[in-house]
Parts: sequence; structure tokens; C-alpha cells
Amino acid sequence: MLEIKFVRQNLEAVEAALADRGQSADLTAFKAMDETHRGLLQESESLRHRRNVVSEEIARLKKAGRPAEALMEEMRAVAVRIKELEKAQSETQEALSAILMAVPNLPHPSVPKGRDSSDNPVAKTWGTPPAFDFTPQAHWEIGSGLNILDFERATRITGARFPLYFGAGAQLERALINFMLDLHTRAHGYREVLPPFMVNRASMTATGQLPKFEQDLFKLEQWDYFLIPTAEVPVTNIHRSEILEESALPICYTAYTPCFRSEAGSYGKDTRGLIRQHQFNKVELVKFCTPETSYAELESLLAQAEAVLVQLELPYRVVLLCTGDMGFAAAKTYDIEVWMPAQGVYREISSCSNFEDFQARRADIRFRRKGKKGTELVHTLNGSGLAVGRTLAAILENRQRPDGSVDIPPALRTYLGGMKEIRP
RNA sequence: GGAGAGAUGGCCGAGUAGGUCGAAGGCGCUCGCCUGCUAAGCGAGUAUACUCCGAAAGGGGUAUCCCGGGUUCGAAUCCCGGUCUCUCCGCCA
Repeated sequence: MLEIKFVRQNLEAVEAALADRGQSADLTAFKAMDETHRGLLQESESLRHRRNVVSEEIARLKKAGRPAEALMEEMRAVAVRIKELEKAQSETQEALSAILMAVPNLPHPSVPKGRDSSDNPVAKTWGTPPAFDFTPQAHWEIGSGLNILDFERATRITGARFPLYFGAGAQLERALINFMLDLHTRAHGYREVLPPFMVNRASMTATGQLPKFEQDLFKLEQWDYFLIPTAEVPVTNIHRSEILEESALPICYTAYTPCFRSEAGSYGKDTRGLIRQHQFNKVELVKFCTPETSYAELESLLAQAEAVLVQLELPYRVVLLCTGDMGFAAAKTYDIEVWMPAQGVYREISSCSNFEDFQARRADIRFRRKGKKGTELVHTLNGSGLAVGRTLAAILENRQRPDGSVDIPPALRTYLGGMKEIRP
């Protein structure tokens, strides 16, 4: 969330930024509530002060064996008033935080203004889409032809939008996970973590999924736990409520997890194939760093995610999300989109964001500068490195051959016992 | 699931016949001094959040000893509820 002081002092700027995101922003309720709240705070604090002073006085009188009944009587009334104020205060506090928790992050100045994905400028294009002298098949057709993907049976086991891999398909998914983790840990200096796949409400709130987006999550019925929609949640929460040493930064983690999303509101979209599933695998990159380095870290994070596609020889492009297309918590986001030949479009395969201190404030993750007093909020970043199912889909489509077989990218072959291709 | 123990500052760890405890002591860290020889000595400082005053420097106030209630003029200390951790038993991949 945004700092309450900042919002108070920059109401118009915040409203304007929200408008850029395509949100109607009316913070007059916030302003009034904030003033009420601070008034209550001042009254109750001065009463508490009075109480603290008098309590000491009572202790002194009693020790000296002198009567204190009159003061105690006065304090009984003060205590009642303090209780009233506390109640009112907790109500205004709750109202204020409800408003603030629902306010998205402010876009970084370098983010272009725009309404939706059609306004996202392309920042970079890498590789050349393969030229086929036959009509390329969609990955679900290839997968079913090779008998490695089975969406029909997955539906029987669970329901729509769940994947079921067999044989070389399952192996390929696993190989991709290992390949990505190895690349990020060995070449990019990340530390591997394997976190819980369910998290509590506080963790979801810290990274921004809650309270606004509960309908996008899978929630356990008997527990106040949620299935993670991305490893960003458990991994960012590793350091919740901690004060880190500046010398420890940046902290870089990479994690493989399955991800669970209800995909509410996406009915009818991408109903076939691996593109939009309720459960999918992802290797995530997460960084904690100082504010002055976070934009450089965003660029390197992006490059590290791109490196996966470069090594797999999959053509892609990078787009910079405009203000209207960015996620709730992000200040700046690059999407990496891989080429999907069957549809002839680039599809998102990674999203790399700098959240600045938006998540850190919610999660209370700070650091201490060497030789300086006090603490500052860290900046957090994360990006997919990459979405595994979509990567597998891209390999199938980009490296398919007219006979229905698929050529395995050379970088991946050692992870598959030397397998060079998948044949029916 | 059953029984018991516990939760204090960056870390360790005192502190319960309720008051002068934001909290001893140690470690760590910062600054200064001393000394110089590899590892010590001395001194000072060292939680966080919110809020008010101030241009600022800085100063005032409040809260926080797991969380939420309660008792009381007053609670780290007493009572109730919850969460988490540890030990033992049970169950289990």
C-alpha cells in the first residue's frame, strides 16, 4: 500500500495516478476519515498522558500513606472516556486501512499512459518466428498426437482447466523446471527455495492478493489458508516483519512451485491447451533490494528471465505494460511474450515487476543502512522465470515437424537423458 | 488427536506478593579514545510505529514485553480466549 502520509499530502497526485490506471478515484472520504481519526488520536493520547501522570501520583501518595481516592475517582471517568475513544478510533482506523488497502501502487514515471494491452509499447524483439512449409498445429493437437497431454482425462480426475502429462510430456515439464532452476542458481546467483504451497491470510495481504482479489484464489474450506497463485506470495513473505542488513541486499530467491488460480472472469478465454489452467507450474524469481538499486535490478531480472528463452531458442518479445494494464501492486512491469506459431501471436510467458516499497510496507520488510539510525523499507521485485506449461507449449509449437514429432532444444537434452526429439 | 512447557528489544536472556520497567545483564553493531600487533582495553551510543510542535536542527506525547479481550486509578507481571513453538504419546507420507 501507499504511505498514509504521502496520500494525505498528495491527494491530487494520487487521484491522477489512479485515473491513469483507469480507476475512478475519490479520496475525499479518505481525507475526512483521516482528519477524524487524527482528532480522536490526539484526544485519547492526551488523556492517556494524564492517566499516566496521575497513576504515578497515586502510587506516590499511597506510599506516603496519604489518601488518593479523589484522583482515583477522576481516573475512573478518564478510563471510561478512553475506552469510548478507543472504540471510535479502531473504527476509523479500520475504515482508513480498508481504503488504503484497496488503492493500487503508483506507476513509475517511465511507465507509458494507456488504457489496456493494446497500448503497451514493444521494448524488444528477439529471434525469428519459425517458417513452416506446412500448417503448424496447436500444442494441444501436437500433445495429443504424441500422447503426452490428456485434457479429457484431467477433466474426469478434477474438472476443466487442469493438465495431465504423460511420458515424455511429464519428463519435459520436469526437465524444464530443473533447467530453469539450474540456470538461475548457477548462472544468475539466485538461492533456491522450496516454500509452502498454501499460505495464510496475512501473507496474501502482504503481497497484495488480498483483500481485493479473493475471488481469484482457491481457499481451503476448513482452514484460513489459500493455495498460492504464484511463488511470489510465499517467497516474498519469507522476510515479512524482518529488518534486514543492508550488506545482505540484494537477496535473490528462485523457487519452483505449482500455482493455483481460479481464473474467475476468464470464461471462454483460452479454453484449450496449456495456456490458462487452474493449476500450472512456474519457476519464480524474487528480489529484495535497496530503493536506489531497484530499477537496475528490474532490468537484470528481466534479462535473467529472457535468458531462459534465449537458451531454449524460442522467439519472443518484451513489452512494457502501460498504466492501464499493470497489476495492482506493481510500479513498473515488463511482460515477456513468446511466439506461438499456431495462433500466430505472442503470448505472455513471464511478467517482471518492480513493486518498489508497496509490498514491503504491507509486509513490513525493512533494512538498516550501515552506520545510520532508523530503518527504511526495502524494494521488492519478482518475475516469472518462466511459466513452465507455457514454455512447454511454446517448444511443442515452435519446434514441431511435419510428421508430428518435436525437436527438443539442445540446451534441454541433458535434462532428458540425451533425448533429441519426441515421437509418437 | 491427547498431555505438559513456553512466547520479553537485531540476538541471547533477567524480571510475577501489579506502580519509579521501554524494560537488568550479555552479545552484536556505531562513534570516539587508547594501544599497537591480530586479538584485546576504556568511554559513549544503539528498538519500532504513530502523532503533535518546528523552516530545519530538534523537542513533546502515545502505543508496543506473541495476539485479542477483561480486572484495576495503574498490568510484561493477575484473569479469560486465541495463535504459534518445543517435549512426550497417538497417527501418518
